[in-house]
Amino acid sequence: MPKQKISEEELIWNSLKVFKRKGYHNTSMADIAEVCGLQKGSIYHHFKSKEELMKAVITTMHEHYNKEVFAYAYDERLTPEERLQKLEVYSNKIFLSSNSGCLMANIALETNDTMPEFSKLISAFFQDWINAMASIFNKKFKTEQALNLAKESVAEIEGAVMMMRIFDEQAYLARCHQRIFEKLQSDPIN
Amino acid sequence: MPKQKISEEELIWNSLKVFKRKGYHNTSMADIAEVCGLQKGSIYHHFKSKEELMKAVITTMHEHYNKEVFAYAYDERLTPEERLQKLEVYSNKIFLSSNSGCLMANIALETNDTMPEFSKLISAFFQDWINAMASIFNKKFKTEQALNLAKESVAEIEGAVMMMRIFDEQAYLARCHQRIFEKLQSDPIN
Amino acid sequence: MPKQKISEEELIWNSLKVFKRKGYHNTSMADIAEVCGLQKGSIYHHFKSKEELMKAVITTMHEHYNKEVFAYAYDERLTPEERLQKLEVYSNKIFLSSNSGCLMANIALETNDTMPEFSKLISAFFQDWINAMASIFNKKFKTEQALNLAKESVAEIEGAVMMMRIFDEQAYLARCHQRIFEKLQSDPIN
Amino acid sequence: MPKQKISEEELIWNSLKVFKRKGYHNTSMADIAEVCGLQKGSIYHHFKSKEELMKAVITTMHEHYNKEVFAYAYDERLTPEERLQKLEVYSNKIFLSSNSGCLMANIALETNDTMPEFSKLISAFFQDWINAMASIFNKKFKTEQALNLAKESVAEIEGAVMMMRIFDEQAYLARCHQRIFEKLQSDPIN
DNA sequence: GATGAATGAGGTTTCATTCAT
DNA sequence: GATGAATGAAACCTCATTCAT
Repeated sequence: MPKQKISEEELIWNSLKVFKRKGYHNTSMADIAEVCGLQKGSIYHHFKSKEELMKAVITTMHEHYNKEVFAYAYDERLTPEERLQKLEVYSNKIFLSSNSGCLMANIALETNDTMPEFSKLISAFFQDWINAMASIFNKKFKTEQALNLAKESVAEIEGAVMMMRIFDEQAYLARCHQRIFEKLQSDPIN
Repeated sequence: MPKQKISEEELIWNSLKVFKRKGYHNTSMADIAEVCGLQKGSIYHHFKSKEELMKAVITTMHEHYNKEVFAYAYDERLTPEERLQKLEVYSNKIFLSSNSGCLMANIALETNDTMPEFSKLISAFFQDWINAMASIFNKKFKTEQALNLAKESVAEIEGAVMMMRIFDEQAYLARCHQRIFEKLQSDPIN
Repeated sequence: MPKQKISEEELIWNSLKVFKRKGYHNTSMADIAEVCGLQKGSIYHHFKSKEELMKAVITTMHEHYNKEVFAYAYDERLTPEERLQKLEVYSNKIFLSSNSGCLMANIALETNDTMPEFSKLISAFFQDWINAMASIFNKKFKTEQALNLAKESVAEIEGAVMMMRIFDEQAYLARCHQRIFEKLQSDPIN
Repeated sequence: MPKQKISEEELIWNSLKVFKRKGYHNTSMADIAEVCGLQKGSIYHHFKSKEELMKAVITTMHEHYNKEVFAYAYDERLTPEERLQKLEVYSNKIFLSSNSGCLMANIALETNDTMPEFSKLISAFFQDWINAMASIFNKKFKTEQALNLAKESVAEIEGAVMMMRIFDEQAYLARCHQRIFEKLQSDPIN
C-alpha cells in the first residue's frame, strides 16, 4: 500500500552528495535515510547493502558523465578546442558547486586498498575520462602522445580539485584548465 | 605487563601506515593495537583518543617533511635544480614505497568536511610544501609567478600520485617530475 | 527480530527498579537490557543514551506521583486528615514494597554534584511533594508555617526511609507518619 | 628510594572528599590519585583495592566521629542540653562546609543493595550515632523512649541534610536542630 | 513499499589492577 | 614507595542489516 516516497534516481543522487561530503565509511545508512526522507530499513528495498548502494552511486555518476560530458569529446561537429571547453564547463559546474571535491577521487583515496569492487568501477570511470581527453588531443597529436597528455590533464585536474578543497581557493581549477588549453595548442613534439 | 613495548615514535609510524592504507574511519583502534603489538586499551596511555592519535600522526609526518625534505629547498649550497631533485628523490621514496598514495591527501579527501582539526593540520603541511617549492622557483621567477608554479607543481604531484594509485601505474610520477623540471628551466613569462 | 517486545512504559518501569536498587553508575545498559528481555543495543531505539533513559525514569516517576499521589492533597472532597492519610498509604505501598528506599533520594545523593540535569528534575519532584504537603497544612496553618511543616515532613519521611533501608527496620516509617499526623493536629503557633 | 609523598591519613581524607562528592562507582582510582598527587598505581601500595580504600574511608570517618563527636554525648561534665549542642556544632561544621551532604548517607543510598561490606560498616556508624543521641535523651526519658527519640533525631538530621543538598538551602539543618532541642525539653510521655 | 523494532557485531573508551624498573 | 606502561574486561554506543506488520 505505501506509496513510493522517492525514486531510485533521487535516492542515488541524494546519497551521492552525502558520500562525497562524508566519505564512505563515515556515512551511515541513517545519514542516507535522512537525506532521502526515509527510514533506514526502507533503503534495503532498493539496494541490498550499503556497498551495493555505493556501487550504484559510482556507476550512475559514471554513466552520467559518459552521456553528458565525455560524449562531447567525440562530437565531430566541434573543434578540439570547443570540445575541451565543453568538458571544462561541465567540470566547473560540478567541482565549483560544492566544496566537497570529486566523489570519485574522494572514494578512491579512501577505499582503494580495502574495497576492490569500488576501485574497479572508479578506475573504469577515470579510464573513460582519459580516453575522452585523448580523443581530443588525438586531433593534433600522435596516439601515444595524446594519451600521455590526456593522463597528465586528468591528473592535473584532480590535483587542482584536491588543492581547491584543501585551501578553499577556486583559482586552482581555472589555472589548470588554462594550462590544458595551452597543451592542446602547443606544438606536437615532433 | 609493564615496561614499554613500543616507543611513541614507533607507535605513530606504525599507525601512519595503517591510516594511509585504510583511511581514518575504517581504521579501528584494534587495527592500530595489532600493528603495535599492544592491546586496544593500551594505546590510550599514549593518546587520549583516536582523533588525537591521528593528529599526532599528521603532525609527526609534517615535522618529518620539514626537516628531511622541505629543508633542501632552502639549502643555499645547492642550485635550484639540485634542490628540486632532492625533493623528487624523497617523493619517490615515499610514494613509490607502497601503493597507498599520500597520507595527507588520503586523509584530507576523506575527512575535509567533517574533521576540521585535521584539515587545519593538513593544509599547514601543504602550505609548507608549496612554500618550499616556491622558494626553489624564486631563484628564477618573480614571487607571484614562483608561487603559482609551486602551487601547480604540488597539485600536479598529488594528481599524479592519485592516478598512480588508482591505476597502479608508476609512470605518472616520473613524468610529473619531468614536467616540473621543465617548468623550472622554462623562461620566465617576461 | 522485529515487532515490539516491550512497551516504552514497561521499559521505563523495569529500568526504574534496577536504578533504584543499584544506583545510576553501577547499573549498566546490559543490566537494563536483561530486565527488559532485549539486547543492549535495542535500548537505544527508545532512548538515545543512558542519561536520557534515567531522565525519562525520573520524569515518569514524577508524573506518576503527581497524578496518583499528590493529587489527593488538593482533593476538596477530603479533610486534611484524609488527604494526609491518602499520601501515607501510597508512601507505604512504595517504600515498603522493596528494601531499596526511594529512587529520587538514591539518585539524588549519588549524582547531585555531577549530573545537574538529574538534580533539576529531582528537585522539581521534591518541590511538588512539598507543595502538596503544604496545601494540606494550609487548611489549618498560615502559609509560611504550612510550608515549613511541609518541608520538615518531607525531610523526615526521607530520613526515615533512609534509616529503614540501612537498618532494615520498617518501624521508622510508621512512626514518622504518626509524627506528621500530630503536626497536623497540633495548634498553630499563634 | 622514592620518599613517601603522602601519609595514609591524608590519602584517606582526600579520598573521602572525592567519594562524598562523586559517589563510589563514579569515582575512579585516577580521581583519587589526582587529589593525592600520586599515580593510579601508587595507591595500591596503601590499599589493596578500591573497595578496601572505601572501607578504610568509612572506618576512619566512623572512628573520627566516635572520638571527636559522639564522645561528648557521654561527657558527664555536661548537661544534656550542652551535649546536644556540642553534637550540633559539629554537625554544622561538617554538613555546612560543603554542599555534598553526608558521606555515610551518600554511600549508603548508592551501595546498600550491592556492597554488603559497606552496609555493615555504615550501619555500625549510624548505630553509634543513635546510641550517642539516646544517651543524651536518657537523662530525661526512659530507655525505650530515649531510643526512639534518638532514632527520630538522626533520621531527621539526615533528611534535613538531604533536602539541604537538593535545594541548596541551609535553613533545613538549623530548623531540624531546633526541633531536636525541643524534643529534649518536652515532657516525657510517661 | 515503508516502517520501526530488534539484532549482534564491532566501535571507541574507561577502568581497576598488575608489575618491572 | 613511586612510577608508568600494560592489561583485559566491561562500559557506552553505533551501525548494517533483518523482518513482521
